[in-house]
Parts: sequence; C-alpha cells; structure tokens
Amino acid sequence: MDHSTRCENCIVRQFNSLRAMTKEELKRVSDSKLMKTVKKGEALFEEGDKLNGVYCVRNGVSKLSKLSANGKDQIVKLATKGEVMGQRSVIVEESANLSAVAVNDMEVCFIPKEAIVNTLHSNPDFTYEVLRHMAHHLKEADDVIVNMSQKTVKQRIAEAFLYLKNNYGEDEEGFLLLTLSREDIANVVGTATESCIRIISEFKKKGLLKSSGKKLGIINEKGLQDLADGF
Amino acid sequence: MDHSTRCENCIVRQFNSLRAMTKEELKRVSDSKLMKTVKKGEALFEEGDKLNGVYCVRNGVSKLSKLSANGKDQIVKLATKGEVMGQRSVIVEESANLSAVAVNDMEVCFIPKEAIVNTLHSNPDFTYEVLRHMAHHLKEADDVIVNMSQKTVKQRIAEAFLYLKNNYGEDEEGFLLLTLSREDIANVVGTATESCIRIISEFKKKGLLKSSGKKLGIINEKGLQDLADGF
DNA sequence: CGTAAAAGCTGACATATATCATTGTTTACC
DNA sequence: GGTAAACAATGATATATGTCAGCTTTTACG
Repeated sequence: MDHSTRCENCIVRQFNSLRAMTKEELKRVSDSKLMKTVKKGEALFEEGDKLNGVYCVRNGVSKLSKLSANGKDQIVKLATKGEVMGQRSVIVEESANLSAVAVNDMEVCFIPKEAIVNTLHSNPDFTYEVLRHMAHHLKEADDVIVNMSQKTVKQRIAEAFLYLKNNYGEDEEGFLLLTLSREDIANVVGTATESCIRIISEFKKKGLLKSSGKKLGIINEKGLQDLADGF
Repeated sequence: MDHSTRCENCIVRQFNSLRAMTKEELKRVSDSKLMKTVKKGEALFEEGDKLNGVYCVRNGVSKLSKLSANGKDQIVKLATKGEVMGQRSVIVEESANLSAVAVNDMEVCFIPKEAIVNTLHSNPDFTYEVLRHMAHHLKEADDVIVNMSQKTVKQRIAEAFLYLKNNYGEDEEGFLLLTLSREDIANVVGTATESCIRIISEFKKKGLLKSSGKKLGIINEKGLQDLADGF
C-alpha cells in the first residue's frame, strides 16, 4: 500500500476527531480503512442505507441531502476535506438519514465502524472530540433553521455565496473555487431552481456577482453582506 | 435538603445522559446542583449568555429560540421533563446560541459545569451517552431544516399539532396538555402569527381541530396527518 | 369586580416565490 | 465536430404568505 495513504501521515486527520486517537488506534484504523475514488455525481451512500462505517473526505466535496415528499432535494450540509460523514448513523446505530453525493471528484477513506466504535468506548478523549464536532454541527444546523424561516430567498442566496467564498476560496481571477450548479444552490437555500437563477441574474446586473462559463465570482462582497443582513 | 430532590432518586435522570454516571459522580452532581423554580414567561438563559452549567428539566416545558434580525423569534426546539439544556454551550465552551424561556411554570436543576466537564473527561460511558443524545438532536434538526424549506406553512402547522399530541398527550376530553399561544406556534413553524391564526381557524372549520377557551384539541388526526403529508 | 393589556380573529392588500412553458447556451460524448 | 442532453435564462401567471389595520374576546391584576 502506498505510504502516503497511511492515516498516521494524513494531514486531513488534523481537521477531524481522528486526531484524538492514540497511535495504536490510528494504526488499526489505517489497517482496516479502504480508499475510494468517487466521481462527480456518484453517491457515497443514500438516505436509508445501513452504514457499516464512516467516510473521511481526503479531497473533493460532498453534498448531504434529504429527499422530501414533493421530490425535491434539500441540501443540509456540504462536507469537505477533513470532514467525517456518517458518524451520526454509526453512533446511534440507525440507518443514514441523509444521502451523500459527490459535488466534484472525490477521494475518501471508508473506515469500518468497528475501529470507530471500539475507540468510542475506550478513549474518552476521542469521544469528547467527536462530541465537540457534533456540538458544532448542531449549532450550525440551528442557525440554518433560523435562516430558513426568517430570511428571504434573496438573503439566503447572498449568504450562500459568501459561505462559498469563505469556505472554499477563489482563484486568482476572483472566481469561486467550488462551482455549484444553480440547482444545487437552489437546493442549499431551499428554493425553486428558476427563482435561484433569477436572483443570480439580478445579482449580476447589480454588479454583485460576475460569471464566466459556469464559474461564478463575487465582485462586491460588502454589497452581498448588506443584502444578507437585510439592508 | 429535601430527600426527593437528590439526583440519585430523581426519575427524570432515566431520560437523559445522567443515567450513565457512576454513583460517585451522581453524588457530586447532587451536592452541587441547585433547584430552581421558573415562572411561565421567565428566561432560564438568553442567547449570548455565558453558561456556567446546564439545566435539567424536572417539570414544565421550555422553548429554545433564537432572535433573528427582523425581530422575530424562531423556536428551534421545545425541552421537556428529563431534557438537559445548555449542554452544547458547556461542551464547546461557547456562549449560548439560543435563549431558553419557560412555556409554563417549571422546576429545573442547575448543574454547575465542573460536575459535567470532569465526568466528560473521565467517564467514557457518560461521554458516549451525551454524544448519543446530541446525535439524536442533530438528526431532528436536520429534519426540521428539510420541513422548513420543503413544506408549506399549512403542512408545518398540521405537523406541529401532531407533534404536540404525540409528545405531550391530551386530557380525557381530547385537548392537548401543552397549550401554546398562536404566536408560539407561529414561531415554531416559522410563520407570521396572523397566518398561523388563520390556518388554525381553517382547521377548526374543517373539523380537524376543536377549541375550548385557550385549549386546543385534535378531532381528526388522520386528516391532519394527510395534510402534513401533502394530500 | 372593572379596567388595561394581552391574545385572538378577520379583512384588504402587497409581495415574494412557485410553477409552467419556451428558448438559448453549454457540456459531454459518440 | 456534431448532436443530444443537461443546464441556464426569461416571461407570464398563479398562489401562498406577509403586512397593516381594525376589531373582539380573554386574561391579568389592582
């Protein structure tokens, strides 16, 4: 096996709860894990799947979404380099409540649940670290609830672009490094694709955004921020 | 101190993570805890407060809400007998992101954070139990996000009533035991108070709900369920 | 009690957003 | 490089929901 794929040497670990594992625990994870490549559009797992492990993102981005009765997908969260997906399901021994689909080409490591669950029971530092991450996600989720119910679609779209810039950055020319389709953006903010397109067009006309091919970039960050804040 | 207020004898503990504590840990909690009575409408803590402990609900119900820029409160969750509030803030050592206000008269125990944090670091069973509860809340929050963005106000109000019945029950005459004001219901489902009132009136006209004074009761549960499901 | 304040209700109207239909543009791929 | 499929854009229209304003009923409390 390629040396660079040993968890012990994986930088990504610094960003997640695996950093609280002991050398021995980490070795066990490393020995049992499975590297996978996932192409854009492919699913890592689907809502309802029984997960027998978690996925650690080495590269690329995945959308975690839930299908609603009316057939629309709500994207609840984007998972990036370093994030661990499927933890919740493994911890409470339930099937997945969200689907995970690759937004672009990804490299992930599948870690069988035994390696995780055993450590959860024996290493309080690790459990505490997982708990801290989950607490953080819970706060984020609460914030999303408030935004969803109290902000207009326009505000939420403005916020989404600021989020994309702050979390994924932009290239030398000022275009966002993570390009989402209009449909994905619509599914993040919880609106119809057409409404999303319309508002993005409006933002371009107002000089808040620019586009080139399918790339989008922020021109006027302050303007977007003001909009998001309701001015 | 009244014997019945010792945590060791408190039934409520069975419903939360404190059940994973050892006798000694529980004794320490019991010795350091503080019983409080909170009147309807009073706040246990406010968004932004630095919490130096958690609150365990012995009786009554509290709404956990967040004020948004436009001055409206979004109720993110209702906390009932057995639930522990403020855990998240204590764990990640941040100030509270939600306010907790009593919906009716409450009895709560304030547990200083030391008793919790120490146990988190030393008792993996306890940490794991807290983690399980948090994982459950996270799933609930994800579901709320999806409902908020994909269901109509009418559907969400129908759901809210089913939720109230299932979680708080009804009296002999079929009235809900937990009575929320129209404004609170509106703040749970994320809508304007007037819209909420209108829809409740509509439900009454359609024979789905009944009212007597400020009490509300469900007449046609299946009807409400169908509505919530989008039929 | 009686009065003020809070809560509930209803109408009229404004507006944000969804939906449907059509067309243009880009991307993927044989 | 051409063609189909996916994606983006835009108009017309319908609808759900918010807002404002006035009114009634209930609750709280001196």
